[in-house]
Amino acid sequence: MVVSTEGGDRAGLRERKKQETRAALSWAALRLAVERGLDDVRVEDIAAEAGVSPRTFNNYFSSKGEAIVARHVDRTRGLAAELRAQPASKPLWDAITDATLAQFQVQEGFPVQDGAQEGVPDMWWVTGVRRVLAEPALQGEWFKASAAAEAEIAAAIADRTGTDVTRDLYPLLVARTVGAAVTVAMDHWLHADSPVPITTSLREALRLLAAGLPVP
Amino acid sequence: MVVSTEGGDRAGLRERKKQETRAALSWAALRLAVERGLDDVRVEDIAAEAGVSPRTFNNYFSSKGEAIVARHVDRTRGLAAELRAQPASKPLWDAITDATLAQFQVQEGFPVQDGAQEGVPDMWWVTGVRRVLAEPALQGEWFKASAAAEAEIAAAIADRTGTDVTRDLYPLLVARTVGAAVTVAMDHWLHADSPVPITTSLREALRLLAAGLPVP
DNA sequence: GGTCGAATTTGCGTGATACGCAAAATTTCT
DNA sequence: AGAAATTTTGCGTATCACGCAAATTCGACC
Repeated sequence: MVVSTEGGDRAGLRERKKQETRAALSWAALRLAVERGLDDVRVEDIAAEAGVSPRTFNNYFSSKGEAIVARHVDRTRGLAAELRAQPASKPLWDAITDATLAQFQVQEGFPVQDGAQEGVPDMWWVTGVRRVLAEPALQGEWFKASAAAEAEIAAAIADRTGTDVTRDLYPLLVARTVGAAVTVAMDHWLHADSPVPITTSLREALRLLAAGLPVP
Repeated sequence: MVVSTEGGDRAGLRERKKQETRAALSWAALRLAVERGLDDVRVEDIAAEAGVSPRTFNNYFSSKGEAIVARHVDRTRGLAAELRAQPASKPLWDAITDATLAQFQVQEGFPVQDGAQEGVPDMWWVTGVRRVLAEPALQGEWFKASAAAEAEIAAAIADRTGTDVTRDLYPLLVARTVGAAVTVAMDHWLHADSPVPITTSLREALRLLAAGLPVP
């Protein structure tokens, strides 16, 4: 048995397996929903795809929607971590912008059609995700997940600015606002006719925020 | 029993009855949830309370949560209307602030304990609503409802600023941002120990937004 | 005032889901 | 290896959302 070689998996095999199962379930949920449409996917199918029992699915997620947006949650959690990793000397809004953009540099796991460029999601996938996320049933899950992640971002902002999450409006307001920028940019990206890189919209949105949203 | 909320019912009795039923269901859902806790309320109970069949409930709302937050949706819809009613000469952020605050002046229908002052919701009610809204199952509905209403606000902003909802980031970004301010202010109001009026937090949040969220 | 057409309510049936509970299986600790 | 802790699993149950078609209610027009 090999002792931890690299990044310390402090908790060992058990925790790792749990994360793997979680990821497998979330990924399977999204993939199946893109393929068949959300309500032609049964929890049973997702569980089978991930190699666990249907009952186990509900040990991880309490609904299909929750499973699908779980990946988004993790990414946004990453934003909080990235923000904390930014040098303290960098101005807040620069740090926020850089941390946010960093999250969208790596598109881990996107299926790529044979021969397509790595890192450039193909049309089939983008269209499918678009359709799935447009589902009203998922909107709630999406925003709920965002809100949860934004709480972590708020904590990071509070630390960085010396404010208090429970006493001051500032940190949560900034976090929610940044979340809004991400969602709006993603909205535009999903609905745009032309394939504008999402980072462009994102930069623009954050710039507008930091400028006080002046009337154009 | 239930007093109609609007004046000009162009379409006559039919439409009026529909609105009354909708309001009665939404109100019953909230009241029962505050009394017993969300998951000790059955759709059947809500329907009975409103005097319709259980099946009819689902003709209006597709879940308990949707019914409960419906009142919030209506109020936020009112914000869009209020914004359109603001004089065109008023600067955008002043108009937004005034329209938003106007929504919170009228606390229609809050139950008041015998002998309590009109317009001042009693502790029992506030605490109950707090508990209900804290329910994770409602968070999603809340944000989903907010997002829907914010789409209308975005349209109003687009009209006022001569921008295009589908082409420009601006209107939706502002709308979502205002929505964030409302939610954050309400968060503080719900969780605050001392009964600070919500309008204070609201003003503060909107002021911060228009100022570009400078680090305090 | 009476009658027809449209919208709404209602009852019923179906497919699906979330979750409590306790037994079985798997991992960790000593 | 053996015990303890954690996770998976199967099963049963209470809900729930929604399609469908019949019954009821409403509005308009003669």
